[in-house]
Amino acid sequence: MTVTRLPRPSIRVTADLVILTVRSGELHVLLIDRGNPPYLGRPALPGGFVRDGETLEGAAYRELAEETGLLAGDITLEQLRAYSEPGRDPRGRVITIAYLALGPELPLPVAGTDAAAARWIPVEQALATELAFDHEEILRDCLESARARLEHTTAAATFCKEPFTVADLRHVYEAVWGQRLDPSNFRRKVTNTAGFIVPTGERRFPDVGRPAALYTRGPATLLIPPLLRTTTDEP
Amino acid sequence: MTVTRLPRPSIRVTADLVILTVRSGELHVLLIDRGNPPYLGRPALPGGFVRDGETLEGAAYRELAEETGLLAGDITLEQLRAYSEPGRDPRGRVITIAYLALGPELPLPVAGTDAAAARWIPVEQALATELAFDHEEILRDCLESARARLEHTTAAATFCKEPFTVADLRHVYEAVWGQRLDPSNFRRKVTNTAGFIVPTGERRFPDVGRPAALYTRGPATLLIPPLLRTTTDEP
DNA sequence: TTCCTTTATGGTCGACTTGACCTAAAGGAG
DNA sequence: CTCCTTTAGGTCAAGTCGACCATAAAGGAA
Repeated sequence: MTVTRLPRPSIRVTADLVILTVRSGELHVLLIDRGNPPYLGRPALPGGFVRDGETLEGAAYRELAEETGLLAGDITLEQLRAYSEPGRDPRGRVITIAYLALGPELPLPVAGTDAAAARWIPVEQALATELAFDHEEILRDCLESARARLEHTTAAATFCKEPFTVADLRHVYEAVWGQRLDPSNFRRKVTNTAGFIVPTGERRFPDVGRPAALYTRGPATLLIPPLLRTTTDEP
Repeated sequence: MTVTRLPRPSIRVTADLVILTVRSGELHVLLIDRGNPPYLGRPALPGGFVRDGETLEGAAYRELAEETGLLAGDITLEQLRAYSEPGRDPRGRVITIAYLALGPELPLPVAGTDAAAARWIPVEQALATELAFDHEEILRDCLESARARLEHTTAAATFCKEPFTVADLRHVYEAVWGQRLDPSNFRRKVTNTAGFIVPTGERRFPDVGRPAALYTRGPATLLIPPLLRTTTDEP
């Protein structure tokens, strides 16, 4: 029988991470300053090469732990898509698979081994910066994916540290979508969606204003019906 | 200055295609019979290795042309996700990026160079078959993605050969979702969505029944508001 | 204490959408 | 002409959504 010969491997594979969080009402992304050429010193998304015997998810979680100290249980990653333009990495043929992570206010990251510095940057500011590689395109795609995800899934609750109030959840939507939402209508929608949030019975007493009921994440993952943005931007 | 050394490439990359079409009211997928080990003779999704200097999209379109003779202008591919389980290919470390294509009734494919046979299989039958590699998982994921895509985009129209009737379009939804839709309500929804379909002014005279107005695809790509399935399946 | 400010919670109302169902129109077959 | 089939379009009640108003519950100021 003819033995099929595989082509020799010529493509290197990386996993890059877009880690988003809401800090003081504004959406932030985790960026590092590159500690090696190319793009030395330029801000970039965290990420790294996939090792032998490791899944893409495994590599993404490993990078996440190296950069932020977060473990798989603390946060969930979701694959976005692959980027494969032949010229995207000046060192040679490298394709990358981008992962999206949404998390509550995370600890200030410490600089890792191959990152000169890691810090939270408001996404607007990050998009105005010259990022390494094609990371600006990846970030834009991830942002649009995150915005769409809030419409159809309960992912917004993963931005909130438990327990949280309805207003906390609303602030997430407002930060990610960049638009104000009516508190009353938002509450009606969220509380009428079975399994989105479950009340704890406790209340939180803020410095000012009426105390708010506290909730935890419910079992639902899909929003049926969806919570739609009212933007009518047609590309 | 320290020169960063890249790791030696160890991972091979393929692009696999899930090409869906509607034939006589039923959703079909294009499968080949493998002409080489492993899984010799087993049905599989078309696909192949990504070449140097080629994007993933380029490889996917090249495979599409080899298997079906379709060119980039005839049909659009969309990236689904990457599959990277280390044991998914017995020949070694191979990750694949799956692409989804939706097309109108396509010509019967001819067997290509490395495919013993290529043919359209009803998806239900394909899922009941033992497919090569992890192609059953890929097919299931693509099906769910296609179903969701019909809700939020105008992709269903790409299943229809132009010009088409509203009933043609409805049959696509019924085949992909596997459920009957009310013709009257479907028409109201579709014609009220600006840019989904545009009338040609012509009519089609079937063997039986009232003639139907003919349409072509409109400029819209997103369905706002979406055309939702009424299934309430909670995972 | 009595306001006043602030935020949470809840209700109302009209516009719109949706699903179920009905009626008419337009062809061909007998 | 009368059936039969399919398209085209209308009706109606139930539900949803956005805009807006009203009240509740806290702390602080007068």
